[in-house]
Formats: sequence, structure tokens, C-alpha cells
Amino acid sequence: MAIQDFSQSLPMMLYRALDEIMPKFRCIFNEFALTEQQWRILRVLWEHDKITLGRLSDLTLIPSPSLVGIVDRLIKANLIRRERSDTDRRMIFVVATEEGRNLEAKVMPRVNEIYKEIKEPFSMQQWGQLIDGLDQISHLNKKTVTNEHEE
Amino acid sequence: MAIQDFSQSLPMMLYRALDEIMPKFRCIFNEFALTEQQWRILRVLWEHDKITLGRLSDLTLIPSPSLVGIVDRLIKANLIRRERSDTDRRMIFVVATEEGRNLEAKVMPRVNEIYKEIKEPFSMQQWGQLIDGLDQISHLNKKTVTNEHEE
DNA sequence: TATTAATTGTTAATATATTAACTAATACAA
DNA sequence: TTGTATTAGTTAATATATTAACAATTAATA
Repeated sequence: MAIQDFSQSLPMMLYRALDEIMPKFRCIFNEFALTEQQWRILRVLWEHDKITLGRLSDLTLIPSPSLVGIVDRLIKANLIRRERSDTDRRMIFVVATEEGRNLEAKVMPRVNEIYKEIKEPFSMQQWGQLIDGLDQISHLNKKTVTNEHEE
Repeated sequence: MAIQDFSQSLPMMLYRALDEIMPKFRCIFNEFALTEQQWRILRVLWEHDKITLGRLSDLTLIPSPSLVGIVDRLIKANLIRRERSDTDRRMIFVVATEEGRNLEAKVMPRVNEIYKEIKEPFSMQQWGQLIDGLDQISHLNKKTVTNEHEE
């Protein structure tokens, strides 16, 4: 049980991994005048064509107070719009505009290249172990989950 | 090669892992009126009793423009101080005050508890694979490194 | 040695994170 | 039905991240 080296602590390892890979993605986002968070929201809207702010917050991991402003800016950019629910007037749905939907075909191929580039040096087994480990971390306070990762 | 699910993408897995574990730590930091970034700086200063801002930025992963303000606030809290280098007047050293050094004994035990709690459900092999995977990610554009992780 | 280039920090502008408090709408129970 | 609790979203205050531009200093070179 050696003295815990800060740079080898799990949080710093996670942050360092993100620091390594995210600039590659942000580079692409910037070409389309998107921030990383704006990208996340669009990315989710391409999979769910109507979603409440609460669920959007869960799926993007963007805290709801931040979401307010980010959504405002995406609306100003004409990429999404708000829609208040009729059945429960507390809820607000977010929907991608046509312009927002059109971005998918332009951005996703570029992003997928990066995914591939990152994954390439890993063996399939290594990658699976990494993903499983991360998944276990993010379910620490929940039940133990058996995670199948499809390729 | 299934359709890439956003929530299973590496970036989101990393963010989710951090979202799971960091609140546990921040809880402790708050008790000592520290932010996470302030904590990181102190943590590094406990391992290096004198360090330049540039190197501090590298070790804490805090971008230098952010570092300026964070260091200011730590100085105001009387936990660290600045010291301009005599040999190269561009460089600025940061040093922990006695009050700053004294925090280590109070905070570290609490933090180590959390580390232990996080690590506990993992087998030693699982943990090693996770750390190795993360290390490989954060060295993608560098040489391939063989990483020994001491326990 | 005078110029140019590189390094170290800083400032500025904008976007996002964190925490707490707050509003409006709905659910619920006495 | 009234009072209370809960839920969904927002606002506010402060701290940090991102990107670009900038100042001061030192290094490199013609």
C-alpha cells in the first residue's frame, strides 16, 4: 500500500483522460460554432426527438441551472426550441429545429472518426475492461450491474 | 459495430464516473471551505514545497488563466503565497503557508477514506486494468508507456 | 549587440459549474 | 377543499473553463 500519489489518483486519471481526448472533439465542435455542452444537447436530441429539460439534464450530465442558459443560446442559434407541456405545465420539452437536425449528418462522421482513432490502439478486450471499469465506478452507489458492451 | 450510443461513448463514461465520485470529495472540501481546484493546488504543494505556476498548472490540470484567480483566493485565505523567482523574473513560485501545510493532516485522512471506499468493490486485477486503460488514454499522442501501478 | 523568437504569466470576454434560494404547478393528505 | 409536500424549472452569486490577445522577460541568432 504505497503512499498515494496524487497524479495517480482516480479523479486525476479521469480528468487527464478527458484532457487528452476532449480537445480533439472541441476542435470539430468549434468548426460548427458549437460548444461542447451545446453539442451534447444536440446529440441527445438526435436520439430523442422530444425530451423534458429534466431528462435532458440527466442524459447530458449538464446541471439544470447551466442548462437554462445553454438552451437559451441554442434557441438563439435557431438549432432547438422550447415547448411547454400541455398536460403538466411545469414541464418543458426541448425539440431540435430542422437546422438542428441537419447538423447531425455534418458533424457525426467527423466525431466518429475521432472515436475510432481513440479506440484503435486498444485490443477489444482492453477496451471492454476499461468500459466495464468506468461503468462500475458510475454505479458505485447503485446495484451491481453486469454490463454488456456491444461492438 | 452497433450504432454508437451517446451515453456509452467514452467521454460520457468518463464524465459519469467523475459525476459519481467527485461529490463525495467535494463534500469534504466544503467542510474546510475549499473548492475542488483549491484542494488540488494544496494537494500538489504538499508534495512539492515550491513550484512554478506553469508546473502547477500541469500537475493540477488547471488551465493557467484559471490558476490566476484560484491562487489569488488561496492567498487571500492565507493558505499559500507567491514568490517571484530571482534567477528568471518571468517565473513565479507558489508555496504553502504554515496554515496551508497544516491542512494536510486534517483533510487527507478523510479523503483517503473515500479513495478506499471507491476502490473497495474492485478486485486488484480489475482496478489495475481500469488504471492502465485510463493511462493509455491519457498518453494517446505520446509513446506507448508500460505502466506499473503500485499498491 | 540589435532583432527576433520563445517562454511565463496575465487580462479580457464569454460560457459553464456549483450551491442555495425561489417560483409555479401539481400531487396528496387531513 | 384547504393546507402541505413534491416536482420542474429558474434565478442569483460565486468560481472555474475556454479561447484569444497581450506584457514582460529571457533565449537565440544574424
